[in-house]
Amino acid sequence: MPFNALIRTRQPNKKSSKRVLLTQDDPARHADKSGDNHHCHVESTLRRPPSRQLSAPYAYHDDSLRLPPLNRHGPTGAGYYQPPDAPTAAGQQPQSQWAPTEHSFPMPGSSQYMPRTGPAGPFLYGARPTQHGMVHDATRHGPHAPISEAFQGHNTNSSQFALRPVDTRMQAAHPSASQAVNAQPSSSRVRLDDIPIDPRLIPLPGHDGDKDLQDNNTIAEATGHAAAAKVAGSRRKGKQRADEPGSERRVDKGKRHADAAPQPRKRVRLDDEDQDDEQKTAKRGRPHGAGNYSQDDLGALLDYVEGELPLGQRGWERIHRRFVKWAHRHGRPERALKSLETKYKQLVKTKKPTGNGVCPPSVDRAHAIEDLINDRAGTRDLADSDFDDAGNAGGDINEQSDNADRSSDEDGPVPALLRPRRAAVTATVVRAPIPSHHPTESSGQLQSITPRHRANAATDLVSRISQVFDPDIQVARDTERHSCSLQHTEFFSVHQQLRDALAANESYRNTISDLRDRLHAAESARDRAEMRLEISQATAGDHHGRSRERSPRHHYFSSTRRPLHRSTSRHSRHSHHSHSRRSHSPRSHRPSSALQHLDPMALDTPTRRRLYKATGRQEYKTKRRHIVRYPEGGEASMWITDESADENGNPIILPSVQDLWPSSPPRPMAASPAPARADDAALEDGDNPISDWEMTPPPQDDT
DNA sequence: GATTGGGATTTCATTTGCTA
DNA sequence: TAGCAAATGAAATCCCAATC
Repeated sequence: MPFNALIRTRQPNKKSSKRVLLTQDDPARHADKSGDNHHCHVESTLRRPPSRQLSAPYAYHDDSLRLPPLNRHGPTGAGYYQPPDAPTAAGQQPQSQWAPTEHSFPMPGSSQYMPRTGPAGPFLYGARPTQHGMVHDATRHGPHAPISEAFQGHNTNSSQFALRPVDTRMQAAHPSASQAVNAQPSSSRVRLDDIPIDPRLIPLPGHDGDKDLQDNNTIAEATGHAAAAKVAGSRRKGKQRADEPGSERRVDKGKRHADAAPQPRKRVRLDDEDQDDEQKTAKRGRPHGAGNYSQDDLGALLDYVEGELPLGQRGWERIHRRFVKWAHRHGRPERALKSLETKYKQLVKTKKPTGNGVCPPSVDRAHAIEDLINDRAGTRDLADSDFDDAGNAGGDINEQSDNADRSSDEDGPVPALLRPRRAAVTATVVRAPIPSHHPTESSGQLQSITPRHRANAATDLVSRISQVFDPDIQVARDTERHSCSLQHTEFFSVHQQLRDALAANESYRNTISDLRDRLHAAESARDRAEMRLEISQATAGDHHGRSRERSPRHHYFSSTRRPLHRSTSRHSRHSHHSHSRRSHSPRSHRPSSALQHLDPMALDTPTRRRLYKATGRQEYKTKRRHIVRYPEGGEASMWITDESADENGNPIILPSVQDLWPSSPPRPMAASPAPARADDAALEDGDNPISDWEMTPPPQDDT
C-alpha cells in the first residue's frame, strides 16, 4: 500500500532539520547516509481536502511502529496527489504539489536509488516510538487527520518516530522481533495481517467498491483523488531539449550522468507549448553580446565588492548599480545582479588545481575580500543598511546610504578600509532629571533601550506606560518643562544682547579705523607743507647770499633773476640755512611775491594753474634734460617737464634738485648704475657728480 | 524549548553564446 | 565544431523568526 509523507528529520547533534519525502518506494533514501537514525515527525501528508483524509496506510504496533508496507519493486507512482477539484490546467498548478509519478522518485536502477544494504545483510526499515517528543502535526489535526486516526488509542503526544534499519536476518532468528516486519519471502511486500487497524478508520471506496485496491493509483481514484497533471519542474520555461526525439540537434554536453534514469528527470515540453510560450518566455542561455568576464570586468567587480562588502541582497543591488554605470562608461556589457554575485562566488570558491598551480590574482583578491566580508559580519555592524528593513527609523539611514551611493558612484569605488566606518546605531532616550520626590525616576537620566526578550517586552511596555501617566511624574515633567522654557528664554535674551554688543563694537572699530586714516592723511599733508616751507625758506636765503655768484649753468627761479647756487658742502648748506634763518626775517627779506617761491610741481594742477594765473607766469611746455656726469665715467640723464618758468621762458630750477648737490670733491664710485634721481643719489651718498642742464628739444611723444 | 513557515542560498541540469 | 563560460530554472537545503 502506498505511503507518502513529507518528513522533517533532524540529526541528534544538529540544530537544523531536514524535510524529506517519505514514500513506500524508497525509504532508504531518507535514511541517514551514516547509518544514524533520524528523529523525524510527519510534516505533511497527502495534499487533499480535510474531509477526504487517508487513514489506512498508517499502522501501529506495540513496540515497533512500522512504516507502511514497503514494496521496492511494486508499481511506481508514489507521490503526492492533488484533489480533483484543484486546478489542473497548466499554469494553475500550485507549485508545491507533486504529481504521481513515474519520474519523480528514484526507482531501482536509477541514479538516485540507493539500495540499503549493510554488513549484516539487507535492511528493511521500520519505525519505533521514541520518547523524545511528540508527533506534531497540529496544522493537519482534525477529526480525520491521518496521523491522529492511525494512532488512536495511543499516546502520540509522547512518541516520536525514528527510522531505523531492521535486520531481516535477526528478525528471522527472533520471531518475536520479526512480528513488526512480516515480509513475505516471495516478494518484498510486507504483510499487514498482524497490524491492528481499526476497521472504522478504513475508508470505504465510494462508488468503485469493486476495485482492487492494490496500487496507489487505484486507491487514489477510489478515494476521490486524481493524479496531478504536472510534475516537478513543469513550470520551467524554455525550449524543448535539443536531444529530445524530433529534435535535429544532439546535445552531448551537460552534466547528465551515464547511469541516469531512462526517463527524463524533468517534464518534456511539447511542441505546441513551445509555440505558445516562445513569445512570452524569457530567452534562456547567455544573452547576446555577453562575453566572458575580462580582467577589467573582474577588477571593477572586485573593486565594488570590496567597497561595499555586501552582506545581503541590498549590498549586491548597490554593487550592481555601480557596475552597470561602470560598464556604460567603459563600453562593457551589462551583467545581471545574479550574474555578478555568481561570478564573485565562483571566484571565491575556486579550488586549487592539481599540480603546482598558481592562484590567479583575481581569486586571491576575492579570497581577501571574502575575509573582509566575514570580518564585517563578525563585527555585527548594526548600522549596516542590509539589516535595516524598514521603517521610518531606518529610512534615514537608507537614504543616506543611497546618497552615499550616488556620490560614490561618481568617484568610483571606495575600498571599505578607506571609508570611515559608520558608527553603530544605538537607540538612546535622554530624559530630563525628575525631581527626587519620585523614587522610581530619580536616577534615570540616560536610559538605553536594549533588546530584550519578547516575553519581557510586553511587561516593560506596560510598566513604562504606567510610569508615563503617573500624575506625580506628569507634574514634575511640567515643572521641568516650564523651567527649561524660562531658561531657554533667558538664554536667547542674553544671546541677543551679546549680538547687539558685538555689532556696536564692530561699528566702533570701523569708526576708529576711519579716524586713523584721516589722521594719517593729515599728518602727511602737514609734513609736505613743512617740507615746502623749509625749501622755500632755504631758497630765499640762498638767493640773498649768492646773488652775485651766477653761473652760466644756473637758471633763475623767479622773475627777479635771483641765482640759485650750489652749496659747497652740506655743512655749509646747513650753516647757510641757519644763517639764512637767522639773518633773513620774512619781513626784511621778502620776495617780490610769496607765491613765486612756491614749488609749482608740488601743487596739484588746479592750484598750480591758479598760481600761474596769480603770478602771471606762463606754463613751460618744453622738457629739459638734466644730465649728471660722474667722474668715473657715465652719466645719468632725466627729462623734466618744468612748468615753472619765469616770464622770459627760462626754466625754473627746483631747489630740491639744484640746491642739494654737495660741493665736496667727488669720491670714487663703484661702477653701479646711476641713480635715477640725482638728488636722491646726492642725498644718499653725499657724492658730487657733475650736474649739467641741457636744453633739449622735447621729444615728439612728449614723454 | 520545540515546532513551523517561508525566505535565502546552494546545487544541479540544461541551454545558449563566444572563441580557438 | 568542440570546449568553455554564462545564464536560467527547478529542486534541495539552510537558516531564522514567529508561534505554540
